[in-house]
Amino acid sequence: MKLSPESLEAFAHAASLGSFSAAARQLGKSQSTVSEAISRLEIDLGLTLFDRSGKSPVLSAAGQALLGRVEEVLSASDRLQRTASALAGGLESRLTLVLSDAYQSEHFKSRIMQLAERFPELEFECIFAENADIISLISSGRATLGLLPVEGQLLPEIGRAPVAERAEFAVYASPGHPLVQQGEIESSQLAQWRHLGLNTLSGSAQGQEWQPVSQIRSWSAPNYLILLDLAVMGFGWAVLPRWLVDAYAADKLVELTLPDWPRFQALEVVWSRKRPLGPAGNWLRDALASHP
Amino acid sequence: MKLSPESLEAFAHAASLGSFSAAARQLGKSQSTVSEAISRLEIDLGLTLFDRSGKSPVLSAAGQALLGRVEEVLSASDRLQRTASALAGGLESRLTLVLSDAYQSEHFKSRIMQLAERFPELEFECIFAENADIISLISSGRATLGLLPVEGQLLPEIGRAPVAERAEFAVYASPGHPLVQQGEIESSQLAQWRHLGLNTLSGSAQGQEWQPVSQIRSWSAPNYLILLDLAVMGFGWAVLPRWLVDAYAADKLVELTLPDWPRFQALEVVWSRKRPLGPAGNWLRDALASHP
DNA sequence: AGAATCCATCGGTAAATCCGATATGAAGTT
DNA sequence: AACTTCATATCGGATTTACCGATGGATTCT
Repeated sequence: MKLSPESLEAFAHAASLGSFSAAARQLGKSQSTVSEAISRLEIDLGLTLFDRSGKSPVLSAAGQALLGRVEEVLSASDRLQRTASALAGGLESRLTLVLSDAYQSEHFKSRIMQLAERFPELEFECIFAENADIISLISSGRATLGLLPVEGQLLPEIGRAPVAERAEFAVYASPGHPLVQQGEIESSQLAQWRHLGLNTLSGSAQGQEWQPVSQIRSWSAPNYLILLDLAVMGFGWAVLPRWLVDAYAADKLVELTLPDWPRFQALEVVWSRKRPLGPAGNWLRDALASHP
Repeated sequence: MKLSPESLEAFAHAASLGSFSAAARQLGKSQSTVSEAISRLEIDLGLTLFDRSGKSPVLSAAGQALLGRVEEVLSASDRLQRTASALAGGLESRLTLVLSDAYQSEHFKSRIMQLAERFPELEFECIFAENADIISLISSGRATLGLLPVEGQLLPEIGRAPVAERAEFAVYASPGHPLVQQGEIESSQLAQWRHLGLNTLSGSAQGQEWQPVSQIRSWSAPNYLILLDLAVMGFGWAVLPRWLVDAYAADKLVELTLPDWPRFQALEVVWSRKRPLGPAGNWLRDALASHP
């Protein structure tokens, strides 16, 4: 059995206005149409929705109980239509942002909140990866937009735009690590201890070249959070984003004081030129690139 | 613009089956009907839902994004129809249970869970009151079913049935209270200290007559939880349900050792004979009265 | 009692829904 | 290449639904 949307709408309006004819006026239909729609609904549901003994109809107990359900149907149908017209207006059906853990800021968070406000019908997905993995997700089409530390050479199909903010990196080790005992350290001394660095699934990548290199066989992990855990466990030293250490290991890692550290790494937004950005992607790219 | 339920259903089935004709078979309609319904929906939404270049149609990006919304509409409409047929089948549209804090048990909780399972379409409301207030909520129709310690005389319109379990009450005071310092106490000694007792909005009530009486002007509150707070704050002694003290003030109140205490109070379910119980109310009444 | 509303019902019209038949197109087979 | 198979699109026509305007009965207010 099908419940016609006309009946549901007539019922909802009549219930909230307490009058069939008022509902008819509000809906721009004739009174008889509303009356018939409601009585058809009553027949379909097998229930009396209104007590019509008085001058104006009053919701019955069943009507009260069902009104909420009817409104759920109508609002779901409304959402469907809003989403459809957003899509028909050119909005992309989904925006996938791939992020590096290198960076996080209030500016970034507020941009995402603005995105949610501006494009309420957008399906938004956020995934995490580092370095070359970000690029490969973008060029494969799995992700629409990426945010990562600037890399040297990229494929020409990858569009890129600089981001105003920078990510701060420092060298950290656990409090128990031998490097922490010494006061001032030379960069060369790092080479004597195990380095904890990023790896990537995409073979080509060798991470950022500006990281200090260790002579000892280094350990690697696919993201900064695991790297941070390894450092906390004392397995070696690592170059980590400051915000991440402050947020998750403020008291469990010590920053090493080295010449030229901490460093500030420029960031950029990337996308694929093969798949043109939709309005939300365009907006987010520009918003991330703009000054705070 | 209205989206016909036929179109939505055709779209949902076609999307999940990957075929218009399979959807038509499943819906018991002709293939042309499904094809037309979907193309009408596409026109209404202003979008192409399927890529029809291959032999069998494939959801477009917009189609994927909208499928979820469409299913929300259909499932809301389904819920509406299920609720309607439950109501048409005689189920009351709402069941309001008024409870005394005197009692709580696993048996009771499991009954409520069974109620939720058996009557998934029932709107259930639980409110709290004590003694005479419970009776007045029942007889006014605000509540359907009440659960309270047995009272002596009740109006004849109130139906009542005994509950197998009993509620345990004991006399408590805060650790700093003078009564606690003494070891064994006579019931008569209580009279020298302030009593914390229940009051009710309904004038007629005088609470349970079996409570010890104080000669000092007693303080009162409308429910056991506030009474417990007053006792914790050291304002006097109170007769409280044991489960409540165990749950909320295990280490902040001391049980007084008195002759004839603790006591076990019989409970009963009450309802109004003027408003016959629906199937859920009947079931719950019998379930509460039955042995665990 | 009379005026003003309100709802139910009826006849008629336009539109939507549905079917069966037919045309057309894609994929796989011979 | 021709053929079979299994899709979808489209057309004409029957049925049902949505809608309107007119009418009549009931309730409330004056």
